[in-house]
Amino acid sequence: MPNQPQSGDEPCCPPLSREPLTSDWAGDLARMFKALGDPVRLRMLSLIASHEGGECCVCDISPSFDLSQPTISHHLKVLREAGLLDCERRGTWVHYRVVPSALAQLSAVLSVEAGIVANSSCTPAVTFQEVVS
Amino acid sequence: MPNQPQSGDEPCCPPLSREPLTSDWAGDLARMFKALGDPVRLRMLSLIASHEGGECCVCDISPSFDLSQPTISHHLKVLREAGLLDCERRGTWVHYRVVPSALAQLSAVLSVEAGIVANSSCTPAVTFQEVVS
DNA sequence: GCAGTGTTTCGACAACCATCAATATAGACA
DNA sequence: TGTCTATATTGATGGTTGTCGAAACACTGC
Repeated sequence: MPNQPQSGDEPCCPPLSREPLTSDWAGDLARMFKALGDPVRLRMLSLIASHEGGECCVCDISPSFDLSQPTISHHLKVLREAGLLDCERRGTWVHYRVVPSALAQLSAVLSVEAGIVANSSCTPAVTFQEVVS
Repeated sequence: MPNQPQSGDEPCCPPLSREPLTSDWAGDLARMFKALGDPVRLRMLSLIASHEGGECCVCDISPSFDLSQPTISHHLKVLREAGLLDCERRGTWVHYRVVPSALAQLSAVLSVEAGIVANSSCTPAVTFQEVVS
C-alpha cells in the first residue's frame, strides 16, 4: 500500500487509475464527492472560490440562491464537514473560504495519468491504476 | 459567459474558482460528482481504471464487492449514466471502461488555479473564479 | 429450439437527504 | 440588560437512493 491517504491533506494523491482504492480511502473520498454532488453546493463552492479574496460571508452567498436561510446554512455545513470549506466568524458575519488542498486532492485523484489531464508535473506519484498491483 | 460546457466533453473546463458556475453546468457536474459520492462506485471506477487495458468485465468486478449482482449492476449503471463509464458487450460478457475525458473534465474543474494543483500547462483556460467576473 | 451462464431490469423497503418553518445562538449597539 | 441582525440548529416531511430477491434478457453451445 504505497501512499494512499498520505498525510491526510496532501494535494497529490494516487489517481483512481493507478490502483484500486482501498475501502477506507474510498470512504473518505466519497464523502467529499458526495458533498459536491448537489448543484446548489457546487455553485456555492464556486461562488466562494471565485469571490475576491477567495472568501465571502454568508450574506454574500444567500442572495444568489432561491432557498431559505436554514437550507443555505445546511449546505455550507455539509461542505464544511466534508473538509471542502473553512469558516471563521468575524463579528456578526461568518466568512467561508475553500480549502484549496482538499480540492487539489480530489483533482489529483481524478487525473487520468499521462497525457489527459495530468500531462505535466502535477501528476502525483501514484494513480488510480497503481494501488492494486 | 466565456467557455463553460465547451464542446460537451472537452477535458479542460473552467475551474470552480474562476467564476461562479451557471445553474445548468452545476447540474451537469453535480450529476457526475454524485455518481462518485459512493464508496462502492469509487472503488468500481478505480478498479476498472486500474485494470490492465483500462477495462474489465462485470465478472472481474463482482468478486471484489460483498454485494448482490443486481446491486453491482445498478452502480455500474449509475456511473454509466453519469458519463463516467462506457460499456460494450462482447459475447456473454459486458466490458466496462472509464471515459477519460469525463474524469479529466472533473479534475480540471476542481483544479485550484495557479500553484496548487494546476501549476502547469494542464491548467485550463478558465477556472472557478473566472466565470462570474 | 433448449438448457446454462452472465448481466440487466423490476418491485419493494429501509435509510438517507433537501427543504422548510420555528427556534436558538452569537455578536453589535443602545 | 435588552433589542436588532446574522447565522446555526431542530424537527418534520416528501423525495431520493442503496440494497435485495425475483424475474427478464442476451448469448453460447448443444
